[in-house]
Amino acid sequence: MPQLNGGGGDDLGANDELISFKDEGEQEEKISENSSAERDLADVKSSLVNESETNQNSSSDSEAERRPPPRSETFRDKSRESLEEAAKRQDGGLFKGPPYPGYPFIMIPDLSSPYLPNGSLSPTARTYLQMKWPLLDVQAGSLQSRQALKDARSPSPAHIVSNKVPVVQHPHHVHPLTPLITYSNEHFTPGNPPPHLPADVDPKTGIPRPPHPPDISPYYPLSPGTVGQIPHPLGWLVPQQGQPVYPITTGGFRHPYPTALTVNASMSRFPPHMVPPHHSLHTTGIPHPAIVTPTVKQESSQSDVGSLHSSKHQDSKKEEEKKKPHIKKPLNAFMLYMKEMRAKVVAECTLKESAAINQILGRRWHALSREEQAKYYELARKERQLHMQLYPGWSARDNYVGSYGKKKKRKRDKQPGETNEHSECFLNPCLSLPPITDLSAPKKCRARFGLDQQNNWCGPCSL
DNA sequence: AAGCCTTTGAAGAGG
DNA sequence: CCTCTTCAAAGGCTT
Repeated sequence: MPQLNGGGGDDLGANDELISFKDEGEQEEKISENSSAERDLADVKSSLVNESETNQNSSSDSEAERRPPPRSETFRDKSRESLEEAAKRQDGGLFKGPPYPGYPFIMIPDLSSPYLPNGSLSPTARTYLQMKWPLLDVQAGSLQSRQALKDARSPSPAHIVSNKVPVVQHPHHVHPLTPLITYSNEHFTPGNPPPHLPADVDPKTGIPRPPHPPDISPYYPLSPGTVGQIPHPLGWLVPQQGQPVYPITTGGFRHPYPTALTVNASMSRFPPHMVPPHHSLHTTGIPHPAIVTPTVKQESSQSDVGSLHSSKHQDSKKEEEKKKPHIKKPLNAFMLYMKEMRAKVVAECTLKESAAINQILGRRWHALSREEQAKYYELARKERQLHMQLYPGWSARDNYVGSYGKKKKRKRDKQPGETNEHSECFLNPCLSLPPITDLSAPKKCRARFGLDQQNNWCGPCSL
């Protein structure tokens, strides 16, 4: 079943997703920032109209509320729209191109990043976010001065691309891109940059870049010996100005991929010949981070009911569980995107709750151009391939409830017209309503909307 | 403390 | 084949 060879018929997980973008990709190679911003504005306006209509028509239609913005649907719902229709939309005024169109297909991650090198929003993205999150507005003058600062820091036109320079402080002082590299930089010594870094220079951007990364998972915790030998798929994007491109600890890596387990050859689903290399090491000697030790916590919570059980029995059970590592699913494209962008969103907004952050990320995901999404689909595809190679016998069902001792309550079944708690408020993302200062709204609701700098929260919560 | 929330995508299960 | 469900990450919130 596993197609270890990427070959021609490669399963680019979401080919359909890419196909849906077919007609809008090569439309305009060069579009001025102004026109882009105008388009963003039009996009947001269109979104506003649609949302207001949605609210009017069916505030109880949870499914409708769950739908992405209309433009996103234009991209995604290819089953309902023919390509000709899509083309028609392009010609017509209704079609709204991607917020960040015209990017060459060179898999530049984060090219669409609305963030300037100093962490502020680019004008284009500002237009977008300004509408989505009015409270995030920044004075235009401030913007200009920031822009000037940015230009000053970026003497060459390459600064356009160097938008990727991650200045936004990661909450954990980790490079914003390091979420993709699930390692810790705690003990990393930036004194020895990876030797490959200056090896290749992108003729287009002038940014030094290593060759396209091999099928190495960005989630591999690299041992000291391997640091610098394995380029991160996104590593070449990261500026080399003294910053560690590979903030990798000498030992393990940070959560959520704790130290790899010793794989027991007696694992039921892993015949000896299929058992991953020692200590779950990849052929590169890298333990795969997808392996997670089952927590004793869960174990104890399950067995505490039967206090009559002997501690010996519990211990043996624990041992048994320990021997069976939890191999996590490879991350899909969106998960990879979330990992990369979460820190930026968190830094930009005052939101902290992941549910809200994820909503923003979901919208941004839809706003990505097909090239940008393709980058993540490609990464995800490589992740899956590598995962398959490392764990040939692994199946997603191994992680299903009951297979891992993890007990998850089944999701609440929603009634057809049922909406989530405060979903009306939640899903009306500060688009058309002015910020309000009503602190009487439910705590949960407020939390999800977050507070702006004036401690205002927005959202038409009716409760 | 465990589970929920929220997103998208992949994959399994079942009809 | 289609639909539904679960799980990946994340972290504040709820029970």
